[in-house]
Formats: sequence, C-alpha cells, structure tokens
Amino acid sequence: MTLTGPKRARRVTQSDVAAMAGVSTAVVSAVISPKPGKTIRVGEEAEKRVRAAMEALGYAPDVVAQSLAGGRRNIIGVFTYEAVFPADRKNFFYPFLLGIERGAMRSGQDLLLFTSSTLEKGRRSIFPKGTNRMGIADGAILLGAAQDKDDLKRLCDIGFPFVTIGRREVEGGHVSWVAPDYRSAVSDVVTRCRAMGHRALMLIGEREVREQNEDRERGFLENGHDDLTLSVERIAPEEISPAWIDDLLKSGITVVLAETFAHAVALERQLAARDLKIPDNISVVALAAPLFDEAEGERWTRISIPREEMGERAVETLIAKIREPGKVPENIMQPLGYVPGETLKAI
Amino acid sequence: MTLTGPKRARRVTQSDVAAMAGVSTAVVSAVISPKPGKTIRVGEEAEKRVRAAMEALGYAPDVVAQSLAGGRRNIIGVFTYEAVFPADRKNFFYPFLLGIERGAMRSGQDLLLFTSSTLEKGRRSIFPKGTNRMGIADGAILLGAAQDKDDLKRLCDIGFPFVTIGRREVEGGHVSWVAPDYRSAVSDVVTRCRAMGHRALMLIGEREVREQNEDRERGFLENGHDDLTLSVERIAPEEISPAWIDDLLKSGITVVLAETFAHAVALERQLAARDLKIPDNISVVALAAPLFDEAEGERWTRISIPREEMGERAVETLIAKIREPGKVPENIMQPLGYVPGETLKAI
DNA sequence: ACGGCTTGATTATACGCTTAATCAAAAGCA
DNA sequence: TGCTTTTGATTAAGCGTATAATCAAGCCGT
Repeated sequence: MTLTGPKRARRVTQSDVAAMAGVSTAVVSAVISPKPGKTIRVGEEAEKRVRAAMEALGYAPDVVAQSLAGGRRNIIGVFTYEAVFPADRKNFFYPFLLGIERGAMRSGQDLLLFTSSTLEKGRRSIFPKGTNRMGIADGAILLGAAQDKDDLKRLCDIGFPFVTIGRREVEGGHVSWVAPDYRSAVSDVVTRCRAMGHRALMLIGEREVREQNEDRERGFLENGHDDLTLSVERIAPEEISPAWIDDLLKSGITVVLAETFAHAVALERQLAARDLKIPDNISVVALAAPLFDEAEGERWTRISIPREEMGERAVETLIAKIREPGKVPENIMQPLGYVPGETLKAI
Repeated sequence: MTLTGPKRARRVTQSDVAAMAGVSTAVVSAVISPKPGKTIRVGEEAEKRVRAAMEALGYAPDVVAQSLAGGRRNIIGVFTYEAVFPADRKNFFYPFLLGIERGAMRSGQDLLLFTSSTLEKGRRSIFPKGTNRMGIADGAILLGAAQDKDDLKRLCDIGFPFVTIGRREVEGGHVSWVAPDYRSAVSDVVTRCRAMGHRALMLIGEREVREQNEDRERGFLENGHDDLTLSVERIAPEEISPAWIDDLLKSGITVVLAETFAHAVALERQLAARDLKIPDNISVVALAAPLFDEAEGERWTRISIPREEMGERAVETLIAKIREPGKVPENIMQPLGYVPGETLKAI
C-alpha cells in the first residue's frame, strides 16, 4: 500500500532509477553528469533505459548530495563590513553587489550573505567569538573598508580562498584583490591638467594613509612629467580653514586633486566664504566616485569607478582561485574612467 | 610531518575537532547543535575542550553535509523571481530585502540568495531542470510575483518550509505568507471617500485576478455601508480609451480606486486629453505603493505598504515554521497605511 | 551485593551522490 | 591461437554531518 496521505513522500533517488533500468547507480550518475575525462563509460542501450527510468520516476538529482560528493558547494560568501542592504540606497557598495550578483548568476553560484555576524559597534567581524561561518562557502568576497588585518591574515593562514574589493596587503600572506587602478587614473589626471596649462598641482587627502591613498599619491608623483610643481597635503576635510585657504592661494597652485568628495566639498565651502569660485579661481578634480547623491556629484570633474564590472570580476577571480588553489591568480587592477565636469578649467 | 606549504588546506572537519578534543564526532555534533530532546549528552569538561578545539582549528560546520544529514544550518534562503539586486534601485522589492536582512541579523541567520537559478526568459524557476538548490537552506522566503503555482505545490509536497511575501493559495497544500491587508485597507479607503461625500465609487484593476486583486475587491465591496454605488471594472491600463472615459463621466462616478499606479497614470493621461483634471473633475486613489520613482508617486492619494516590516516578519514567521514544522503558523495580514495626497477631493 | 536509574560518552548507519579501482567480455592484432 | 586493448559495466570508498542504538560507569536505595 502506497499512501499518498500526509506522510512525507520519500525522494526518488538514483538507486531507484538504477534499479528500474537494471544498472548500477554509477551508470545513472554518469548519465546525469557526463564529463570529458570520465572513468566510467555508458553504452547506448543502457543510457536509453536510464533516461526512460528517470522520466518514468520523475527523478531529479539532489543538489545537496552532489555538492557533498563533489566537494564543491557552489556557494560564494559575501562579507560586508557594513550592513549589506544599505538603508541609504545610494550606498557606495550597492553597485558592487549588483555586479557580484550578475557574476554569480553567470557561473551558477549561490550567494551567501553573512548576516549572522551581527554588527558589533557598527562593524562586523569575520570571526565572531572565534567561530568561522565563512567556511560554509567555497570562498568569499570581502567588501568594505576592512581595518582588521588580523582577520585577513587568519583567512590566509587557514587557506580559505577570498578576494577583496580594493587593494589589501597583508604581510606574510598573499591576498587577491580587484582594485581600482588609482595610480594610473591619477597619473592620467595629472597629464590632463598639464595639457590644460596647469603647472602647479596639489593633492589633498586623508590623514590616514591606506593602500588606496598610497596608490593615488604614487600616481600623482610618478606622472612622467618633470616640468610640474607637485605637493601633497594630508589633512582632514574639517581642518580646511581660512588660513589654509590663504596659504593655498598664495602658493600659486592652480588645481587641487581631492582624494575624497568630502575634501572637495569642504574646499568649495571655504572658498565660497572668500567669495571665490571653482573653477574660476582654482580648479578641483575629485579622485573618487561620489559617495552621496549621484546627482550632486555630477558637476564635479572626477574619476569614475566601474563598480559593477569590478563586482563581476571579483566573482570570476574568486572562482578561478577556488578551482586552482595552487595558481595564485593575478591581482586585478581595474582601469578607471575620467569624467569631465565643471570644476576643471584650462588656464 | 605537517607541511604548511602551498598545499590547499583541507576543510577542517568535525573529526579534526573531535580528535583534538579527544572525543568522538558525535559529541562535537551535539555541541554544535544543542537540541532539547537529544539522545546524546555532553559533559561540561568535554564541551569546554570541544569549543577550544573548534576555535583553535577555525572550524565551521559544513552546511551541505548538515543538509544531507538533516540538521539545522541557520541559513535562510531568499528566492526572488526577478534579479535580487535590481538594476533599478527604486525597485519594489528592495525594502523587503532590507527588512529580511535585519530580521536575519536579529535571529543570527545567514542569507542565501539563490542566484544560481539563472533567469530564463527574465524569470527564475525554483526547480531549474528538476533540481532543487533550496534544500541547502533551512527554509526560504519567496519574493516576487510567483505565477508558477506548480512550484509552490511541489515545495509544499516535499515539506520544505517557506513563506511567501504576498498572499498565495495553493490547492491541496497550505502556504504561509505575510501579505498586505488590502482588504481592510481598501475598505478603509471606501469609508474615507464616503466621509468626504462620495457616493458612487469605481474600482479599476488588472484583468488577471490574483489573490491580491481578490482581496482589494472584497474590501471594496464589503465595506459596511449600504448607501454607496459600487462598480468594479477589470481593464488593462492601455485599454482606457476616450470612449471608456466618456462612459465613466456619464456614470456619475466621483472617485476611482486604481489597483495599480499604471491604471492611475493611464487614467490621468486620458483625462488630460479631455482637458480634465484630477481631482477637480474626478478623484483617484491608488491602491498600491508606487513602483517607480517615489518622488513621482508622492502626490497621489494612496495606500502605503510597510515593506521593511513585512520582510522582518517574514523571517520571524519562517523561523517559527522551521522550529515547529507541525504547528502551522498563522498567516500574517500586514496592516497598511493611508497616505493623503492631492488626488482625492471632498465633494 | 544486586538490580535499576542517570550521566556521559562511543559506534554504526544513513543521507544521495561521485569516482577511483576493478573486472568481464568483446574486439583487435600478430 | 594467445595476447593486448577497448568497451561497458560493477563495487566500494568516500564526502561531512546527525542521531538512534549501545554501552560503561557511577550512584542510590534496599
């Protein structure tokens, strides 16, 4: 008696099919997933019978069991140091996620968001109280301003494949990343400024120098021109004072490259207090993509970051790393764009 | 010899932990997932050693194996019929995801997005070619206009816990949902219209009647007042013709309740062609949250849907369902809001 | 001193699938 | 004919976890 009642129907398995077709489960498995260098071969007759049996029984392979047997889960972890779905829709990370989703779709991976690592004091930890949920996935993409180098080091040590978005260096371990090529982009900006007649340039930016700031500074200084006067000032946006503005104007600098929009905006405000305007009195180029309202950022001459593309490439890189753990994949320098705006003027 | 070389670190398994702690794997398993009526007990000493070993080795349980063995993974699946991270940021689903993320964080669950089921002709399938990745998660939240009742039926049949956002009925199976209480909301709108002097009301909406359309229609008709003239017209937005407008005006109807914004907008356009204005010549209330640009939807008198809250409640409901599979949890009717706009006028 | 609980653990098996190791029979070849 | 190769299959060993079935002590009351 087969009761179709409330009793939960047992799953149709490979061996059901095998039994019906009069073969072993190995044959069924081979029919399901035919691979090139397979150790097991199937004859025409047998294959026909297996397919018939599969159809008759309505068999569908159990992905979970397949994963377990194959050693691959087809799950990519996504770890963000801030909340994944930002309350602010214009969030910086959003486009990355878009790209990651597309990349995952293309390569048949599911995406695991580590929402369980609660935000402690606004920031997530990869290893909450020593545990490692990350091991759930085949590998992970790390997103956000990761300050905890220790976490990264630890991930390297346990040999867990991961890719960060943004350049990260950890001593005693190799980390793969997909990062904006700030160096080339800034170098390019310098060249453009020069072509427009500027000869005295200044880079202003964050006090705290991280990888991306290093890259920008390097691109700024190593630009291939020797007729330029270059200066770098590390200053917080709120430190831009009237006195500082005075010095700036006296110095003869005609264009300021601002590492962040916060700097650019602070600069503009202080200039406005003097009745000075960008770009009439001084030009400004933002070396970042706008964090806030896009429309607001539109008017600035700036660098653009193809974030969706980067997300997609991060997935590709990660998958390559998972597939061939030995081969350390190249780090990817993502070429950036230059967006002409209203804040850079020829002189 | 333990080589720390380039050799890919093998997954840290339960037995590694067990070996280190000097116990059997069963004990480790018990420590990981402590359940009330457990057949296996662990002493304090042993538990302490196990936890230490887990930490030292960076152990993370393999969800895939857990799934296969029938354990709990603390993973909630999220299946969307459209792409998860919408290219259009103003996407309708976005707030739901926000709520889901918050709910997941609160209850210590990770979120698995089924991005692997590729979009075939723009629409995802839960069972792509018969296979089912969903089993990896403990349960799932279904999001989007699910037309495939067969998929839902099948999920019910295999006893997989899931919750849909939006009411869904499947014959021969109980599906849990968190749905907007359109019925009460529309009934409330009718009452408000009546209070403002309207006596002849019309509901216009989708040709295809699904659960949510039923709900609205019911709320429209069963409103507790018997001095009203009510009519329902099922019509596609693009079918709203000049002739139709003529009939509408002749009928003496003073307020139209539009099931979708598309209807409201189409109506407005056709009225404008006659040099008629909303609400001067006729009032309109939208019985939906705006799909498109929020700013654009702002001026309409309408219903509001607390989507984030719904997302959070979906998580709670799902978890309850996972915990106690027997107890069928109540479906949740989410109370809606009424947003006064400029398109409803007293007469 | 002995059977009956309770506590804390182990053993063994199942979950559904993949695949390396084998093997029997047929085919190719000298 | 006798030997090797090819073809078409089977067997068995995992993959990492959960849990029912067991089992060894220790304790208790009589």
